[in-house]
Amino acid sequence: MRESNVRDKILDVASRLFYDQGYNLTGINQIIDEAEIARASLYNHFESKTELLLAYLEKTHHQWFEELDEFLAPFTTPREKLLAIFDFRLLRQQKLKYKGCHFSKIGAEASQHEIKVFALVKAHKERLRNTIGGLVDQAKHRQLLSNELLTDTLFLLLEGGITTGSVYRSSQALKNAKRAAEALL
Amino acid sequence: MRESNVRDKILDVASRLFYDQGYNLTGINQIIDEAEIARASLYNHFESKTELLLAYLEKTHHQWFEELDEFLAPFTTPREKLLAIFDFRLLRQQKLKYKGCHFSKIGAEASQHEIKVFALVKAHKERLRNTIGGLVDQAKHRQLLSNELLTDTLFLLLEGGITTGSVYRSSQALKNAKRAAEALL
DNA sequence: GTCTATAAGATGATAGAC
DNA sequence: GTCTATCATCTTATAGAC
Repeated sequence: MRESNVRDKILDVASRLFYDQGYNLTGINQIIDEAEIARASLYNHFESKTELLLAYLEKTHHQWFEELDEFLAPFTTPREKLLAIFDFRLLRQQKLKYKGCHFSKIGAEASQHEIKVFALVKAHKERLRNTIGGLVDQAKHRQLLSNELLTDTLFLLLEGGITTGSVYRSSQALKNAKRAAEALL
Repeated sequence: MRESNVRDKILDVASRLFYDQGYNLTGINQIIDEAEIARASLYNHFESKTELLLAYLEKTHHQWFEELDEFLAPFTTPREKLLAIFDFRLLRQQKLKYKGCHFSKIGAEASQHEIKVFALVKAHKERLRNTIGGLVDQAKHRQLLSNELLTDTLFLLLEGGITTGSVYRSSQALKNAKRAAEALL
């Protein structure tokens, strides 16, 4: 097995387990078992479990916006793109079996002392908010709300829709969030 | 120490630690240390750590709506009451130092196999949603959205505002959520 | 009902051989 | 770089004395 493949394998298995079971409920033992690698190999590629968590967040963040950009590309107007963000998350929500946002989950269970972890969570949310804000500024919307307020409203509808979806194991909330967005835009 | 006081002491300490540090990061050892009781005393009052978690959720759920009812009592119209829910959560958010919703946090870190835990989280959210729905039905709002859609929108604005507040350690999102609610009502 | 002592296993991480 | 063996510590939970 090539050197880099071991690292990838570890990160893949850890990513799946961190998301499915939660970070704190996933032990090093389970990761090395399912990745079929030796205990010390993990520590050869990652200094600690926390470093593995940071690598997971960075990789997921990168992929997340790559997929979003691809998904939004076919849409032309800012309004269409904004509504497509809801569709993007609806699709992901279903694909991920309503287990919620990778970053919010970690934010809810990580120790408050893990400053770097919270910085990555914040950066992820900030970037989505900025993406929405840029599109709102370009969009010719109904002016029911100011640009700043509309940006926050759309962002909060998405965030609320995802967390509520993970509680109800349903996409109903996020679908209604999109309908509300349509009424506001 | 009276028998019931021991139980209360355990539950008080556990509640604080579960919320501040997270459930999975709080060990039985820390609970018995800080409650200054014996190891076996805890298991005399609670069958397991999971039972202690369930007691924490039930107690918090009860207190939550008791405090909400008290807070809403002085307000007369449904519209005022709906907006007061935002103020209620803004006040709590500040008081709790932006650590987020007790129930969403547990929902994010609990094992998926803990069916009873998720049922309580869901019941808590469901009751808030119903409370909002009842007030929306009574309110004479602007009819920008249907009653059902307005109910969900207000609920999602609250949920999004709390989780976003815990990421940014700020009440700005929830304040904007309230302003959006005012525009929609 | 409360206590101390202890069980049996899991935790994250490291040492040293190959 | 990968391996096995092992470390010290922490985990939830129980047994048995008072």
